Amino acid sequence: MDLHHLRIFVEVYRQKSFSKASEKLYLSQPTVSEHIKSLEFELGCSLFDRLGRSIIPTKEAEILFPRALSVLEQVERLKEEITTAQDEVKGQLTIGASTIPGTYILPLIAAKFKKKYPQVSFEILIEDSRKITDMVLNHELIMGVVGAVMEPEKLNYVPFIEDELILVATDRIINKETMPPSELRSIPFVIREPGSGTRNTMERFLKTKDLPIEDLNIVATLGSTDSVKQALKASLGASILSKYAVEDELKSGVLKEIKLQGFKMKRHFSIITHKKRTLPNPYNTFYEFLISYSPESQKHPAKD
Amino acid sequence: MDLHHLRIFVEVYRQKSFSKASEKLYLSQPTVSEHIKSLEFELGCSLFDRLGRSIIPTKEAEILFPRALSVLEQVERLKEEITTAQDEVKGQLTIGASTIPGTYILPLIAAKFKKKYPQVSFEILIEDSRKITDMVLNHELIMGVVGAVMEPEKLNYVPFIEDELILVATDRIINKETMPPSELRSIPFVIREPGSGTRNTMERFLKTKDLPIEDLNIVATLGSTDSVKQALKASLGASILSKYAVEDELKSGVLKEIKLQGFKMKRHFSIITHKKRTLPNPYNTFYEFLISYSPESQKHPAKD
DNA sequence: GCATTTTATAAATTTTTCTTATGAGTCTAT
DNA sequence: ATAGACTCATAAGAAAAATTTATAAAATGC
Repeated sequence: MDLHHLRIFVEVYRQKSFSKASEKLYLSQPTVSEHIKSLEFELGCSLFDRLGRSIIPTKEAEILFPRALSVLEQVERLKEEITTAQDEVKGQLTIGASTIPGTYILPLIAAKFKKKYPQVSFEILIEDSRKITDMVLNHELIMGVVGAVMEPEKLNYVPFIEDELILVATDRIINKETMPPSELRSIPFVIREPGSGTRNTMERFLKTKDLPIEDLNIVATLGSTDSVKQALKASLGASILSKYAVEDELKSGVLKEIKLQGFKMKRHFSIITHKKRTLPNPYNTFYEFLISYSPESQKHPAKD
Repeated sequence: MDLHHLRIFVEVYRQKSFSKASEKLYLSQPTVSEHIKSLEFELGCSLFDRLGRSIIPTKEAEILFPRALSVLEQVERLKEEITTAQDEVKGQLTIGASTIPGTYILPLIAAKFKKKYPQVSFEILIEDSRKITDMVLNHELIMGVVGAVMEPEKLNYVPFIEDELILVATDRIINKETMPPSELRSIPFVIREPGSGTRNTMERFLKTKDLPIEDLNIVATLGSTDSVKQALKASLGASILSKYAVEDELKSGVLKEIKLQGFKMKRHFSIITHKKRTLPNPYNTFYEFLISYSPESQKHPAKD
């Protein structure tokens, strides 16, 4: 039994005529006869008594009619629901992010997005870049924001906003406005654990200035940006951190930025998605929203 | 979109694999691919992300799955319901009957039938044979019991129980146990209206004895068996009536049967149905039940 | 009875479905 | 890294079905 059979049956029942039904359905009359016949065969009963010039539905047809209608309606509704679901922006969005974007950047953007689409709710999962990348690879996450490109073959990387790593410390550790990169060797350092995007980026940049991490005077390796900041405030040492992470501390003067002469450590965060996955519409919409914060559009930010 | 598509979709969703689904469905894998593709085209979205070795259902597939299941279940239920409806004996049975069977015979049989199938309810419509026959012809009635064969081309006639028309009167009208048919001319008669089965049958029988109705001494023509009986009891005249109609009066002695020498007016009632109509199951069951009261089975009546 | 209407049947055609064969991409294990 | 196994996609041919045209059969209405 197919929906086609039911559609034809319903029309014949309504018209009380094979030939009139065939016109309505833009089919020939024998086609209608044939389909009713096969329905009757499948159900093991006749559906219409052929009186010659007219037909009368049997008891079974009376039972079938409302049910057939209901099935057909349900299928129509189903199609509609899937179509509209494709345009809706609602439901839970789980975004994975490494520390800096997850702590200092995404919450603000998510709040703006939610103002525009109140039916969404956010979960921002903060893990280091490696973990977030793996989760997107394993489909445990649909979207992530990370600071390092790790799987360009399997994941889409779209540049997100730009970040800059800066040298910060209290006056007690470094009492200068500016210094040459080579002097970094003599300064006590508090740094993040390996695997952290900040640590990776920092290492990469320092290597370009011939400053392998082993040459530094590491006084502590800590597991979070916040703990590093606490250590800095306690004048345990200096560190190289995202400007976003120390925005408040620089404003209040607790920490100071020491400019490194001729040395900018800029990076950008990337939005990552699996190349093979289709984004559910809410994610897709949020994706577009995020891209409007990407480097190019920084100069002409989207108005909302 | 067809049920077939949904069936295939459901299996792919369950197996999370095109090839496993194809095995389950006894189809080749390309067929499954093709059907999913056409579903995706029709819905305007992809349903599975092909990762290479595995697939992941998209958001739309998550929405579609429970709905598709529900549609398929509904169709299965529908088939079952129609199948079981074909075996059920319940609902209202409307039987048309002429006066004698409708008044004196069917109520008893209907009561027995209802004892066996408590879910049925009866409506016995009493009209004269002509009217009942017409109603079956026009499909206003599905089944009738009448005393005259009027449309053997279009209706099925199945012999029902046998009746005998007998001459009855009070002692004051005829004070004999028996008489020759020829003496009927001298007796005052109360008779039924034309169109009545009793009247038709009576006329037909009398004609065989060369006694046209015009030769009788008609003192009254009445519209119902009961009114004729009342007239007889008031000794207005004699009448020829069904033995079933005067059963009680003969027993109590209010009326007496006068045997007509060498003259039996036997007839049988017939169950009529339209040749082109399929009987709904309750009618069909009742039909069989009635036939067990037909002349042949009279000697070996069904036990119940 | 004859013209008209309606469904059934038959044969041919078109469309759809399905299969086999093959290719391309992915994962696993060596 | 690469071979082998696995999975889905594509293409072409075969099979099945749906559909049409033409025609027959049955019934109604005049």
